Amino acid sequence: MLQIAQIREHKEAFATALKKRNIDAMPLLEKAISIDENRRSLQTQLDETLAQSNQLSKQIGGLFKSGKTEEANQLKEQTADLKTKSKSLGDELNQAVEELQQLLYNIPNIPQESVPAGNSDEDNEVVSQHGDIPQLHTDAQPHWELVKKYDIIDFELGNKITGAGFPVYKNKGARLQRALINYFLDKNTAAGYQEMQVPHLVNEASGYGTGQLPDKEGQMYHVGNDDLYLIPTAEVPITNIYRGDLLEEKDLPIAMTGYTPCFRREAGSYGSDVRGLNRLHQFDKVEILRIEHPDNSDGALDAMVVHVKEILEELELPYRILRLCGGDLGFTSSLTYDFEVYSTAQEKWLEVSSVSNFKTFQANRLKLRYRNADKGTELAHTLNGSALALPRILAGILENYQTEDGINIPKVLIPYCGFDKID
RNA sequence: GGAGAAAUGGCAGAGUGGUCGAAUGCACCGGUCUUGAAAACCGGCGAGGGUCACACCUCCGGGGGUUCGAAUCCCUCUUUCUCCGCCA
Repeated sequence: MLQIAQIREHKEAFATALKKRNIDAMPLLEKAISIDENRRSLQTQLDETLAQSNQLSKQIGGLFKSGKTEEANQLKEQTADLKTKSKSLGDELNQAVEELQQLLYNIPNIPQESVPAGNSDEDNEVVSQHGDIPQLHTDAQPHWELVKKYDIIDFELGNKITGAGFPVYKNKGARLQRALINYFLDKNTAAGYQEMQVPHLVNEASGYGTGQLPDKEGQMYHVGNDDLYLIPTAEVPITNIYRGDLLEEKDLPIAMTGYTPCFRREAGSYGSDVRGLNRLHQFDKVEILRIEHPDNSDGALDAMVVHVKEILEELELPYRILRLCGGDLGFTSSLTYDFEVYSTAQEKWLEVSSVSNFKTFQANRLKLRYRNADKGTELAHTLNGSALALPRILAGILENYQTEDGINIPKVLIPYCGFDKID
C-alpha cells in the first residue's frame, strides 16, 4: 500500500511511474488526496469537539467533588450536543478512513526506474542467459512421460486422492524432492538466512499484510469453518512474523528462509502450461526473505539474485534472468527478477524463481517499522524470492539430465539423494 | 471439548469511575564523578493522527455498550495460564 503522505508529495511522479503498468493512476491518486483532505478536516473538527467535551467533563468532575451538584447538572446538559456532534463526525471520519483505505489497497506499487515498459510476459527484458542447453538423444521425452517410465511421480493417484494438480511423489521421485529441499535450505542458511518453520494456514490479517487480500482471495484456498487461508507461498507467514513490529536499526537486516508447501487455486489456468509439473495446486517451495534498511534494499535485491544464480549454477541447469516489465510486474513489487530454467524436452522456459523488492509497500500494510538514528520511526523494506520452487526445477532436472539409460542426478545433489541415477 | 483465572509501556508490575498516557523497579539513552569502567547521583525514555512548530486528539488484547467522564463497569470476540477429558 502506498503512503498517502507520499502520494500528496509525489503525485505526478507516481502517476508517471504507474503508467508503466499501463494504468492511468492520476484520477485514483487525486481521489485519494481529496479523500485525505476531507479526512484531515474531519479529524480536526472531531478533535476540537472532543477537546470541548473533555474540558466540560473535567469541570463537571470538579463541581461534583466540591459538592456543587446543581451547577454540575447544568453543565451536563451542554454535553449532549457535543456528544451527538462528535458521534456524527466520528462516523464520517471512519467512513473517510475506510474509503481511503479501500482506494489505497487497489493501487499497485510504484515500479522502479529500471522496470521496462511493456504489457505482458513477452515484453520482459532478458538480462542474461547462462549454461548450455544440452543436446538430447532422439527419443528424449517431456517429464510427464519420464515420471511414468521410472515410476517416480503419479498424477493419476493424486487425482484419485484429491484432484488434478496434486501429484503423488514416489520412490526416487520423493527422495529427489526431499534432497532438493534439504539442499536449498542448506544453501540458504549458509548464506546467513535464518531457517523458519511456519504455519501453512494464515489468518485474514496476514493475508492483508503481504497483499494477497483483499483482491486475490480467488487464488487462495479458504478454510471457511475457521476463516483461515492455505498459504500460496511462505512469503505470507514468514513476512508476517514481523507484522506490527517496531525494530531497532541495529536489528536490520533480517534474513529468513523457510520451506513450505504452497497452495494455489489457479482458477482460470488451462492448456499446455498446466501439463505435468508445470502448474500445480500444491507444490513445494523454499523461500528467502529479507527485511532491510531502505538504503540497502537495492543492494540486497542484487545479492539475492546472485544467491539464486549460484544455486542454479551448482545444479548445472541452463537458465536465464528476466527483468519483469511493468505489465507483468506483481501488484506489490517495485522490481522483480524472474529466473527461468530451460526445459529441453518441452522446448520452453519455466519460471523457477521470482525475486522482488517491495520497498515500503508491504511494510506499510504490515506496520513494519524501525527506529532510525534520529529516533524517528520509518517503514522498513521487505524483499523475497524463491530459492527455489521445486516442481519446475524437478522438471528441468528430469528433462535436461535424461539419457537413454536413465536420468542422471546433478552432482551437488548426489550426497542428498544417496543415488546418482534414476533408472 | 468442559470448568476457572488473566490480558496494562522493551520487560516486570501498580492502578476498580474523574488532571492516568498511566506509579514503581529493571533495561535503555544523555550528563556529573572517574585515567577508563563500575557504583552513585541528576535528567530523559511508548505509538499514531494533527501542526511550520505548539496546542489539541486517539490508543491500557480486538470490537461494541453504559456514563458528563472508562485502564477501571457491562456485552462480545481473540489469546494466554491452571485443572479435567482426549490425543500425534
